[in-house]
Amino acid sequence: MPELPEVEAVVRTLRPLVQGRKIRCVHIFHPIATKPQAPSHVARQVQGRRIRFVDRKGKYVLLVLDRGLLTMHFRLDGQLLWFSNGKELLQRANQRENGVHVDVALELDKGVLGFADRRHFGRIHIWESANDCPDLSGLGIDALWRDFTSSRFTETLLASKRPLKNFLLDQSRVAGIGNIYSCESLWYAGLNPRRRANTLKPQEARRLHKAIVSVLARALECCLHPAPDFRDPEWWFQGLENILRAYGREGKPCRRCGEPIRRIAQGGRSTYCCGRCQK
DNA sequence: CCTGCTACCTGATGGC
DNA sequence: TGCCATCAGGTAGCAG
Repeated sequence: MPELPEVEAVVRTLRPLVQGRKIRCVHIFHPIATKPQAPSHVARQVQGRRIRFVDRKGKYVLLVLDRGLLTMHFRLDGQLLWFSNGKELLQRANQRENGVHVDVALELDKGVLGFADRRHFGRIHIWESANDCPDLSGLGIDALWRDFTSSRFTETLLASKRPLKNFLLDQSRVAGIGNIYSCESLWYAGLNPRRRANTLKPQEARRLHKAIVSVLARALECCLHPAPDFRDPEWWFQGLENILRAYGREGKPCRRCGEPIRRIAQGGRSTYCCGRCQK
C-alpha cells in the first residue's frame, strides 16, 4: 500500500473503525513484523491501551494511544485486514487451507485489526511518543499538508544537487512520494528525471510543485472510490492504471507528444519518462 | 554531512 | 512443465 495517497485512503477508512477502541489483546503471528523491537515488548506495551486517534505522517500510519504511539509502515505490499472478532481471526489467520496471511493482529473491544505483509518488509512498532520515534523525526514536509508550499519546496530543491527523481524519493526532504508518483509528477511538469534539483528555474520549480499536488490529489480521489475494504484480503486499489500517464507505460505513446515512453534505471529503480517532452 | 549501492523477503511473470 | 531470471508501489545500513 505504497505511496502517500494510498496510505491516506487507508487512514481515512481506518479512523471510524478503531478510533476510541480499546486494544484487548495483541497477537503476533510473525515476529519479523516488529523487528528490531521484541514482539513481547510490543505486545506488553500495546495490550490494554485505548486508541485515541489515527494519524499519518508520510507513508507511516500512526495509532495514537492513551499511552504511547504505534506506527505501521507497509513498505511495498503490506496491508490492513479486518475481522469481526477473535474467533473469526483464529479460524482464518495463517491456516493451510484458504488461510489469510496475518502477521500481527490487534483484538479490539469491537472487531480485530490485522497487519499483513507476505513479503515481510512491512513493520509495526511501539514508541513512547512521536519524539521518541527516529523514523518519524527524520521525515521532511508531508506532500499532502498545507505547509507543503511552492516556496518551501523550491527551497529544498535548490539545496540538493541530486537528480530530480532521486530527490523526490528522498523522504527526508518531502515525505510521501514514491516511485509511481515521482514519475507522474515529473511527466506532468515536463521535467527530465535526470535534471539536478538545484538547476531548476523558479518557474520550473513552481510547475513541479503544482504537478505533485495535483497528481497526489487525483490519486487520492481514485483511492477513495471505492474505499479500501479491509474485510477482503484480496482487496487492492482499483483503477490507478487509468490515471497514470508515464509509470508502467514503457513503449506506449506519450500522451502529450506521441514519443514512446522510455524506462530508464535510476538508483536501482525504474523511471518511466518521455525522452522528447520532459526537458 | 552527502550520495549510491546492497540487503531484506516473497510472489508473479515471461522466456527457453 | 519446469527452471531461471527479472521485476515489484520502500527504506535501513553501510562504504566511500
